[in-house]
Amino acid sequence: MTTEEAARVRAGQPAEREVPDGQEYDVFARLCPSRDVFAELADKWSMLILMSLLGCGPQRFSELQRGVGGVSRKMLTQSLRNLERSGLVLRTVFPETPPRVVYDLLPLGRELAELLAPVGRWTERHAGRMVAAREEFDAAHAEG
Amino acid sequence: MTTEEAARVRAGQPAEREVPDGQEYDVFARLCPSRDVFAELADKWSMLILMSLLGCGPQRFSELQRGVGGVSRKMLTQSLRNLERSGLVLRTVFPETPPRVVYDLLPLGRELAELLAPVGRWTERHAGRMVAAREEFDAAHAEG
DNA sequence: CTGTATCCGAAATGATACTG
DNA sequence: CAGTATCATTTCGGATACAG
Repeated sequence: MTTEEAARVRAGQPAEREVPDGQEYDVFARLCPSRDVFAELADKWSMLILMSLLGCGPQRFSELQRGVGGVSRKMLTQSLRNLERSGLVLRTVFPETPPRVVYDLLPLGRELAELLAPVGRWTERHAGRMVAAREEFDAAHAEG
Repeated sequence: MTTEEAARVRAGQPAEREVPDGQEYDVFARLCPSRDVFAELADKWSMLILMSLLGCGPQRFSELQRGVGGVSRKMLTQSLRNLERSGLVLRTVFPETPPRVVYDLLPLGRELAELLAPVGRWTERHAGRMVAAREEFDAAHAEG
């Protein structure tokens, strides 16, 4: 496959992704519904929220805000609403005073979070190298 | 861990993430360098580009533009520059006329792409359910 | 073909004040 | 506590024209 595709690339032919028969969704297709979903999930705050819920368990609104450093109430609310709307996160309101609202992963969200967590850990492990690469790149492109 | 953390949450204590000793980077920390890196990668176009390069092999600029549906030249250029700058993607210019520029994954980028690919496939598999969940949510919140 | 430069409207985001 | 509403600002991103 890789070799075959590479050959196709070399030949100047379009690099078509083979879509398994019967698979209706393709994140690479601009008009595919899965693209909308993907665009929502491929977001800094959404990903951090899902990862935080996976790593720390159910959390209140304010706990999430402390856990996800730098997120504003507005963005936290917005992102949580999207995740709730798409069926990834459960929002539970305890009718106390003051009110307590707890967010938790639904099975669907947990599945996704378990795929995202490695991405976060990978980023932490290799951030040093990437920052260094940036500095090299910037230095090399400073004079020219 | 999950249980322990959950207990802490219930007790109203801060849901602190345990950071392994010696790990200097934390994507949840607003000021951590890894957060900048993560924010760059947790992006629709960056993720799709990496996934396309992994799935289809080395590709020219125009091939990538066709492969990643809906991306404009501007965003494609910008995202590729970022990925190149961070050491994830290699840009090779063949001095022909017209010029040919081929992008490929560097080892670092390939590692990441291999973590992202499952996220893309997961999204495609579950997009239907998420779209349905959205419709339910919207319907339930329409009347008020 | 592979970009760069510029403009401009749209969308994202932060800050702030207010509410149940 | 957990939001909502509003405004100001920034950033995103598409369109277009141009260039090597």
